[in-house]
Amino acid sequence: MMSIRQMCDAHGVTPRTLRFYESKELLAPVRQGTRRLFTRADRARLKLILRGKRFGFSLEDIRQILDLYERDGTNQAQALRTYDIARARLAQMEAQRDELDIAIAELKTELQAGQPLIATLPRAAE
Amino acid sequence: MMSIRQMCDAHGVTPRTLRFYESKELLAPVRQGTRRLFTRADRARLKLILRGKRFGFSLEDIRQILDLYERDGTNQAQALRTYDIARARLAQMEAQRDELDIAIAELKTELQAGQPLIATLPRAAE
DNA sequence: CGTTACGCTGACGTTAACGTCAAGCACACT
DNA sequence: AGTGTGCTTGACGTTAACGTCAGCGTAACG
Repeated sequence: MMSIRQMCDAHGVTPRTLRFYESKELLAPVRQGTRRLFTRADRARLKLILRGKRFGFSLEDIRQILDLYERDGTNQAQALRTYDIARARLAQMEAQRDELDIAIAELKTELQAGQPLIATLPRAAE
Repeated sequence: MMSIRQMCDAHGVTPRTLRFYESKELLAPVRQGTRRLFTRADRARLKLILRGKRFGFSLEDIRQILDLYERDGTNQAQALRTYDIARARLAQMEAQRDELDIAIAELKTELQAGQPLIATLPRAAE
């Protein structure tokens, strides 16, 4: 059982973030009086949420996916839908990376073209 | 020379978007009286802007990059500054790509883990 | 028993990138 | 002259994901 402060330190987020996630029904910590207590189940959920964010999912997407997993893992239609959402997202990410690679190459070319000129200029102490 | 309407149709954006970009100094169409006229230079800039957006850059990022490409190299101090900005930008882009690669790898792993289960389920007509 | 520390709940503020009116020119027909 | 169409400039609205602040409760410490 963790306090909100411990939970924040453990995952690099702010209290506001955890309360916000709770208000969005992404988390549901238990209460000791008025205070929140986070269980290891909450920690697992938060890790999933943060990983989802790294994937570029919106919190709403993440909520739906978490709900789908919890409502019951045996619902086939839901499992399929979750799978498709993830596949679509993966395709998006790969397309984005490919474009980014192109942009990087272009910018590198640009920099190399300018490099000889730059090399003739004095530079401030490094 | 294109009207705003033609420009929008040609690039799949709304008039509001073009006016917004102008207000942010990303575009600078000429005026015929009060009306905007977009030249092929404007079209080139808009294409760069839209590509930048696909890369995930903010409009502010894009503005800086565009400025950097357009500024003539007569001012040495500015050329150096521009060069450094570009190098920093490149580093940013490479870092972003690396993160994206990691996220992609993780998501792929996740999908492959779920794949056997999914494979047993019937799928709607494709 | 007073103070410090931590936590709680509103509620308003913030940024990005536009959307959505409102009100008003300015030509082009008819 | 009247009608329509396209364009103009404000100015306020919207969504996501929190930040920030005020005001209050409570638990432990000295």
